[in-house]
Amino acid sequence: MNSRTPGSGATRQERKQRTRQALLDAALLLLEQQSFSSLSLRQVTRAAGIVPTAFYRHFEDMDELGLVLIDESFRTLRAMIRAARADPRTYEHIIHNSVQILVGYVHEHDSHFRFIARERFGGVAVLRHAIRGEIRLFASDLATDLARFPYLDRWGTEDLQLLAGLIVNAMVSTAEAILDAPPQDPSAEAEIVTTARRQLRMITLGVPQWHSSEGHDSRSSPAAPSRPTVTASSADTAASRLHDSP
Amino acid sequence: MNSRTPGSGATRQERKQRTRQALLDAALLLLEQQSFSSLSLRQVTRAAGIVPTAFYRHFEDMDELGLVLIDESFRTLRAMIRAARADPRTYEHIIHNSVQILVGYVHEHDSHFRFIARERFGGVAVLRHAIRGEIRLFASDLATDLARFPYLDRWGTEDLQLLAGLIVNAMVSTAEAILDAPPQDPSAEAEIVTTARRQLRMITLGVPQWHSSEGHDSRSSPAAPSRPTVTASSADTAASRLHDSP
DNA sequence: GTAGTCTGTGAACAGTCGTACACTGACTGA
DNA sequence: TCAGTCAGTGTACGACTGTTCACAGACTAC
Repeated sequence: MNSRTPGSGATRQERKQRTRQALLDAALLLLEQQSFSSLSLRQVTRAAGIVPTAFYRHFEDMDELGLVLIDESFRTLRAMIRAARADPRTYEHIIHNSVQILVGYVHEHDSHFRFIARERFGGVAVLRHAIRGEIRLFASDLATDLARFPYLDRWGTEDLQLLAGLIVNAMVSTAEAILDAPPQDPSAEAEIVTTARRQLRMITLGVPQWHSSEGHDSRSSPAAPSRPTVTASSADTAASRLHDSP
Repeated sequence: MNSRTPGSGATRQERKQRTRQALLDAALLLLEQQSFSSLSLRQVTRAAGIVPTAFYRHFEDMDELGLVLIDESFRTLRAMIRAARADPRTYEHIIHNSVQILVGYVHEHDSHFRFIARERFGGVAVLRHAIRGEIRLFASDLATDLARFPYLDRWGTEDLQLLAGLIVNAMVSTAEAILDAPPQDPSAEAEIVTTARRQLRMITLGVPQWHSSEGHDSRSSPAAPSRPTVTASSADTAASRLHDSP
């Protein structure tokens, strides 16, 4: 059937796939310097080394290319999460390691992160919604992960989502800060990293204090203090579990 | 000297100022649907009802107009902060009220917030940097505000900046979430607001546990647990001060 | 009153844009 | 081998872009 010619140029499908990837790569490269809405079809094809009209052999729209880029970028993010999850030193140094992994990925896949950060609230609605959906999915995954922690395993789904959202927020802000830091200034980045770790620590410090039942209506109970009923020792222990100190 | 004609068309300066503002308003309106980098000078002048070339009578660049828009937008934000600060019910219901004020301002000055959110990581570098600077200034202001709280008044500047950064992050995320929520779905927004309040509560719950000295190098002390030395009761009291329960 | 200032006009320019269309020529499958 | 597929080419089109220049005409200052 397919007389796959292993010679010079490879099969037709492979070559098509190669130019398609060239278009994606060229777009991603250009998007480091500008936003998607100002990126023209002609710019992309020019950078990819093909004629403008050939673009339509691969994508119907620039929008379609954008969606593929989002998918590609989030595949990177998912790989990052998998790496963090696979870390054998979970529970210990978890904050330190997570931030470490984040920073590594942001550097390695700079353009993917930059693209997502830029288009998260960019002008193109379809990209915005796609990204929003992915991040939501992301927080959900983290929430299920969090459920495996002692102490947290007794939390409700809603509260775990809450905490996950908080953590994802901090992580996203950190990634964005790193992307915007002066490129060759290690001290600036170090400060961002330190801040991120401390902020995450600060968040986790609140965890043992949190009780789902009292948080559901924050403006109610004008008389009842409804303080956490957790004891000091248990709170302390639970807090230290999420901390860096082994 | 100036024979200010109070009649029909007002003075020349006033009329110039009026078309200038028309340009700004037109741009802001257009920016609800697209990003700044894709906004053309001709679009703005068309919407403002003047000829393209007249644009240069008011701004040298589109970039200059963008910077003015940022200034205008942050003036709104500063007014919001002043409103929150002026609230006599500080300390009590502070989280609830702050979120309330935020939501009100986001709705009232929708386009300002939308513009800033969109351009915070947009394609135009000069706008990005301007916004980043303003937000930093913002967190600093909040940090000084926080210093007036009991318990927090003994914190160092650095730690206050840290906490302020967390809060600003949460607020920014909340504003962005509101902007992206389905316009006429009150339940979606209510959920965002509730989430924001809970997240802020979660953050403040960590506050009493925080000790500056132990947080400065999160990967150190591999042996010493270095737990918070604060007693359970004091932590509890300090936490409740920042909470909604009066 | 008059000369001068200055906001807004209108035509024109060189570019860039997305896309339609007819085409080439190498690879494909029988 | 040979007809067919199809990635990539080249030309052409109307629309839109930022910016120039000379000009009009209402307001200003003396």
